[in-house]
Formats: sequence, structure tokens, C-alpha cells
Amino acid sequence: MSQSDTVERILDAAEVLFAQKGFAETSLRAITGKAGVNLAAVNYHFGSKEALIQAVFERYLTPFCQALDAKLQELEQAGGADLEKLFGVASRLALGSHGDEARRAMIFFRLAGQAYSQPQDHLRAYLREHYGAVFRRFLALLHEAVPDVPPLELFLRVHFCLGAVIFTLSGMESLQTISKKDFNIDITAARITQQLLPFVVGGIRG
Amino acid sequence: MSQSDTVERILDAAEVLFAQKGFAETSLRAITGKAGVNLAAVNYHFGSKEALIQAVFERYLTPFCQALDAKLQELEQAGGADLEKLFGVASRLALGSHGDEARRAMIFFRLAGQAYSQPQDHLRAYLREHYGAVFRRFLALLHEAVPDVPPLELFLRVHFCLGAVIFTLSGMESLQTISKKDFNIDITAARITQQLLPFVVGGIRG
DNA sequence: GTACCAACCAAACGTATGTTTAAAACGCTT
DNA sequence: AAGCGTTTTAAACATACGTTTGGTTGGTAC
Repeated sequence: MSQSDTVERILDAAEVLFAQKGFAETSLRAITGKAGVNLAAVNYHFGSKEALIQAVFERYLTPFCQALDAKLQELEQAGGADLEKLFGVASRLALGSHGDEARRAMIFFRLAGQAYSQPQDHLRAYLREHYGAVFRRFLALLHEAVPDVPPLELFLRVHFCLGAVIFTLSGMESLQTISKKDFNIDITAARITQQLLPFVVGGIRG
Repeated sequence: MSQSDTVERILDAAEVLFAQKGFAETSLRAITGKAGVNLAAVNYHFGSKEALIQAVFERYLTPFCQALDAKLQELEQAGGADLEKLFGVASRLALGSHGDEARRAMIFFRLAGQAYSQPQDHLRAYLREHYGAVFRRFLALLHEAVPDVPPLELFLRVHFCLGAVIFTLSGMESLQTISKKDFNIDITAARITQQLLPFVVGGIRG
């Protein structure tokens, strides 16, 4: 049939496994096994493992960036917004309203962390080319919100924040484990991300 | 000869290559090739690739943590210190006085980033076991410096900062590339790390 | 000089990987 | 129901990997 769900099954499995184990450590056999499809399906539908990695990012990032871009355009026409509003919009769009979206976002941020620390140059180039425009639009609105911060410094601080966010959402489970063990507190993921927002806003302001 | 430098050569090569390409993507053949030693030397001297990874971390971390621990004990007996002092000590100890130490630190932080995002559970356990005490001592001093921040929140914020630092020092080259391309500024690594310190201090204060 | 031992080396081993192949199964149109 | 393009399948392929082996050094002690 021309409307198979094989592609989606593969993407689902790959997304989770890549996030759990990394790109190199996840074999196509593990992916196709978890997806319940034939090994050759990956190369048939995607062409290569590298193309599969890009496809995983694309499936998540394209809808997200489109939605974010639309919101940002709204804000632009409304004459800008303050920091809380800007990061609030991005955060709500990523983490969503119900817990499932947040789960997915955490998986994705783990992926993003891997993409950054591992030498997936093809991926970095791909991300830059496809989603760089949205990032620049976000940066421009940010600059309007805090015009006293020089552009380069602002860029650096955004980068710092990105590191904090990715790092935190990547290691969410171990954070929860440690807080349980060392502080005897069952902290929720929502609580952690909640603490992240003021930290980010404060960091940008400097 | 019993006093060979083969071990050091391997560690030097592995440190750089692991940081550049990640653990899984770096083959023993690449390491021994760069080091100019025989392929079997790694398994002879270290036992396995996994043990080599730990050895790379140990060689860097043990002297650093010993030095840091000594400094922290000094500060403890001096009745504590403020945030700038605490992070300044850690930063100076990591980045050193001359550029070469900073280069090494950047390589190492890249390694740390990889260790965190990749599923090197054996490494995480190893790091926690061997260097957890120093971290807790640092956290305790931090708590004295900002007693108004609840311990758990403080822990989270430290974690956020750790993310910013690791992420930044991991992607230093790409940061420099982007700042050159988008802002036409040749920013130095020292300048970037310099901006990191106030960001971290501000973030902890909240 | 010979026995010893840690260090080194070339070569091979077994295994896991990404990819390709060629045939089979399937769905749709005619 | 026959034909056709798409999808799926099992099997094989080539390659790269970590590790092991057996033998060769070169220096040291007796």
C-alpha cells in the first residue's frame, strides 16, 4: 500500500533510541527491531542512517518552528514583547499543554544535546540552513526587548541559556534521581522546567 | 623499557580525538595511529577501550579536583567566601593562567559534555564515586554564600550553570565561527569564558 | 652468555555494523 | 484475473571494530 505506517514506526523508534543511546550507539537493527519492521526498510525509505537522523529532527522541528515563527510574527506586528513573554511563548510551544508533549520535548532536547556534542556536522549544517531564520527572528525580538544588551553579548547569553536548557532537559531523569537521593524530594519535571524560565530571563538581563 | 611514554602518548591522542569525535566514533586504530603506537598497546596497557576512557578522565580530573579541594578547604577555614570568589577560584583553576591550560580545559569540557549526553553510565558512576565529595564541598560553600536560596533550588541552579558552561566550552569553535560570520567579530575564547562568569553568578543569585 | 620479563608488534579472530540484492508479497488499476 | 509499480522480506555483502594471539624485541640480573 502507498499509505504505510512503516515510515512513522521507524521514526518513532529512532527518536526514542537515538535519545536514549546516541546516534552511533543505536544500530539500525535495534531501530527496526523496536519498530517491528524489516531491517532494509530504513535504507529503502530514507536512503541511509544519516538521512534517517535528519528525518527525525525534521519531523519534530518543522511543525514546531512553523508554529513558533507564526507566533513571533504576531508579536512583531504587535510591536514586540518583553523577555517573559518571548521565552514563555517558546517554552509553551515546546512543552505544550499536556504532559505528553513535554515528554516528547524532553526526548527531543536530549537529541539536540547529542547533536551538539557529537560531531554530526551534516546535522548542524542542516539545522542551520533550515531553521536559522526562525532563530534570527527570535534573536531580533529579544534585542528589541533588551536593547541595552549589545547584540554579540545577547547572542552569547542566549547560547548560555540554550546550554542550560538542553543540558537540564537532557539529564532530567538523573536530576530527579539525585534530588530524590540527596534531598529526599520527588521533584517533577514540570517543576524543574518551571525553575528554568526565571533563570533564563535573569541570565539574559545579566 | 619499563619507563615508556607509550601510555602518555595514547592518553594525549585519545583525549583530543574523544573530544573531537566522541567515544563511539573514535576507533582504537585512530587513537593508536595518531599516537604512533601499535594497535594492541591500548588493550595491553589499559585493558579495554572503556578503561581507556576512564583513564583519560582520571588523568585530568584527579589533579584538578585535588587542587580544587585544597582551595576549598582553605576557604572553609577562612570562614567561607562569596559567589564571585568561589566561581573565580574554580574558573581560574580550570582555565589556568596561560592559554595552554585553557585549551586543555576546553578539550576536557567537550569530553564532559560527551560523557553527559552519551550513555556512558560506567563513566557517570565512576565520576560520581571519585569526585562527588569535592562537588558536595563546593555546594556547601555555595550555600553559605547565598543562604537565602533553598538547597534544592541552589542545586538546580548550579546544574543550570553547569549546562551553560559545558555547552559553551564544548561548542567554542562554532561559537567563534558564528560570531565571525554573523557579527564580523573575532571573539577570543577568553572573552567568551569571561562573559560566562557574571552570567553564572547572576544565575545563582536568581 | 644466558635466562628472564615487561614492552612491543604484525597478524588474525570473531562480531556487529550499514548497505545491497533479488525475490516475494501486496494493492491498485484495467 | 492479469499486469504493474510499490513495498516488504530474508539473505548476503563488505567493512570496520575491539580484542586476542604468538612471537619478537631490548634491556636487566645473575
